[in-house]
Amino acid sequence: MNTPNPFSERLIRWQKQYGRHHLPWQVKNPYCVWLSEIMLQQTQVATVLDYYPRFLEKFPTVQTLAAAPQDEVLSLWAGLGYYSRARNLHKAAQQVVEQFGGTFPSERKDLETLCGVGRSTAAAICAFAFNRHETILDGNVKRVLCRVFALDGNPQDKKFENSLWTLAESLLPSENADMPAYTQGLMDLGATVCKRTKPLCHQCPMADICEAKKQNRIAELPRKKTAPEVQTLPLYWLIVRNPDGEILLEKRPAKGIWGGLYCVPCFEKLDETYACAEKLGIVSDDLSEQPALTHRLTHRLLMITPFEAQISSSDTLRHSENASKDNRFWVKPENLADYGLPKPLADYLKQRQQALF
DNA sequence: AAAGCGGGGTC
DNA sequence: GACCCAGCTTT
Repeated sequence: MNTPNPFSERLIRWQKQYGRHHLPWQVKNPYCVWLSEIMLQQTQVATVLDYYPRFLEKFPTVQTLAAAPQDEVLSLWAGLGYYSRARNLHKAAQQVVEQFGGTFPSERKDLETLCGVGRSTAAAICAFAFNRHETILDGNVKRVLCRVFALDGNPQDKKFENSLWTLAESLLPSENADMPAYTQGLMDLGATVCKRTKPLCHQCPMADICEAKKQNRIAELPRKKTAPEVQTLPLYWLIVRNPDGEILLEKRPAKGIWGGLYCVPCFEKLDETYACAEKLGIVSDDLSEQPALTHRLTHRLLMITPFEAQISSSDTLRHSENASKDNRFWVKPENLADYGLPKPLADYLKQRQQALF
């Protein structure tokens, strides 16, 4: 193809014929586009398909989301990970209502002032909802560009990243009306054809202009990131029941692992765990240590040891006062679903349901 | 520039 | 087990 921009011409044509057209967030409503883009940050499409409809049903507009309590937002986000996304989403909804009169702005720079919206997400909203001339640059796009143009820079290098932005901008189609299909095409090509492993080059619209293919370097591009060292972090859970069969929960601090979610009392050190139990009237002999479980995050390997205990009825009142002083409270097992719990805790409680409740 | 932040899929 | 995914924020 001898057009000035064979890349965008091919991509748009390919997307219209072979791309994805029935994803639930392929709509013009900027609220829907924004919500999907936030959910899709570092999260695969198949996972988001589970969460997106539930979320949209509960919060159909930016106004309903802005007016909701944070706990309800986090509860619908539980299990999706990267919980700062949910906190930022909630804040951003309030920003849209308070600073933009409840209407999403269409300028990329305005969108970037919203919490949790960086350049790529802002560009995606611009392109899909407003046909604006802005480029995304996510993992899919980086992979496609590194291969088609045989770029072997270090993906973690800021200067290389900047050059990818510039290249991506230079490839945009000239017609604004083409922006949605073009942007979707970037994502679709990376997700379904130019895959990380075993790319389907025989189906690729770029096959005959792809430099990596020409140089037989598909497998080595893009360059791998250096893996972060994963440290092991011991954690101890105190799973305490009172005579009513309720379980003790607390809200986690806003920052850090599982920020803003609800959890059983959780400690990094054993003596802190015993000290907390003691305040609740539980001596160490009455703590039932359970087999440890591991849970892997990107940067940590959690080794979690659950301790289960029962509070005697004679002491319940006094120890409940102690609990509420520490911002802890009792929850009936059937109401646990109302709280955003870390995935491993939700899994553990489900598995121990019969023994505990 | 580097670190922090989950959970799941794939091979 | 290694690597990555429709990245952003904080330090």
